[in-house]
Amino acid sequence: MKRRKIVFMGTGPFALACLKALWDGRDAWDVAAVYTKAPKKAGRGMQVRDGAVAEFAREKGIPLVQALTLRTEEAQAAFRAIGADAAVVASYGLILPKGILEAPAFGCVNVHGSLLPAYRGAAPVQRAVMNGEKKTGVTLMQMDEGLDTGDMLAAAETPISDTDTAGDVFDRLALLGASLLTEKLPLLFEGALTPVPQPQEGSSYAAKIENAEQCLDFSRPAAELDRLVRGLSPVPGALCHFEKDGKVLKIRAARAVAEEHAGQIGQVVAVKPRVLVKTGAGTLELLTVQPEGKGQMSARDAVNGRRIVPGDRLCP
RNA sequence: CGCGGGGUAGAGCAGUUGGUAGCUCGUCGGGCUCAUAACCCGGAGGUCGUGUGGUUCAAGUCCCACCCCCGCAA
Repeated sequence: MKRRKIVFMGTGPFALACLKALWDGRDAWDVAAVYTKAPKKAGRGMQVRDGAVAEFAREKGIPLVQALTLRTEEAQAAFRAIGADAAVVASYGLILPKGILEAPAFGCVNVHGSLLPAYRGAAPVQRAVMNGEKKTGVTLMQMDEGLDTGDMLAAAETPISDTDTAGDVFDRLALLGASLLTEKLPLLFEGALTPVPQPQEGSSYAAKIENAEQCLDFSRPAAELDRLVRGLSPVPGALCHFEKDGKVLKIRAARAVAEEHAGQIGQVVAVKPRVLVKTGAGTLELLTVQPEGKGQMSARDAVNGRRIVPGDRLCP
């Protein structure tokens, strides 16, 4: 059988796992090029910094394309010139226009971090954890012009435990997605995969995380806040503010405890032996926090340094 | 040259107008207790980021240079 040419398109850490898997399986196919989103000036000091995918491609000597958009005719011509048999797309961050989608004989295959048709969109893993889903997974999908609406080629599941963070689930999905990809790709090339249209029923949309969603509203039940903290971990992280000085306190890890304490909502009702905050229903135990301008520390350390004092009120 | 916070004991912090380096926790030893993550007593542990830098009788503290960490914004 002819050796197939694959173009990989991806940007985030989820993408890196897939790219690595493709690279490790390069005996079976040719990784002809890597597309990743062009880096912008960002971060402290506004430096231009390459992403992990770009770094990997450079290290392995794979031709690298860092485009800002694929809408232009030149970009699409350049893509066609590679003569790829298929494109593999994972958290790329750019919209693929029709001219790209239709260029490869086997189309563009997306690795998506949810069990479609649920959680289409930008933040499927975080949303699943925030909503308290018991399981999620990855879906291999034949891309079309819609937002994660293409026909499904394969899927794999993983359970979500009630202590999993989005990061934990993410790591698992990356591995799952990578192995699903390398397992099913040969079948795709043989024409042995049957595309299944996504059912209408059960579809949902996982919008990207808005800034305001990072704020913990302590009038909500502790269990919900627990899920929010886990869903936002490790990035961007949940946060609240000290009422006394307005300083930010990031809550990196916390858990709901089924106790009720006297006090006001959002108030630190105890710091010893555990750091407890009263919520609308139940109590939230702070485990790991990060005061403004400081690194992560245990809630215990924050108390020792008097960064958290009993009676402090926390607000969104 | 985007804005800002910070590097002091194993950890988290304080250190006022320069004058013998402190607090909470941990740790080690002892005590109290049926018991304890509780309480009491005692001990160990610090070249105060780097510069055989500058000012000074005297620098953690003031000045200069450099290194590193972090928050925001993107």
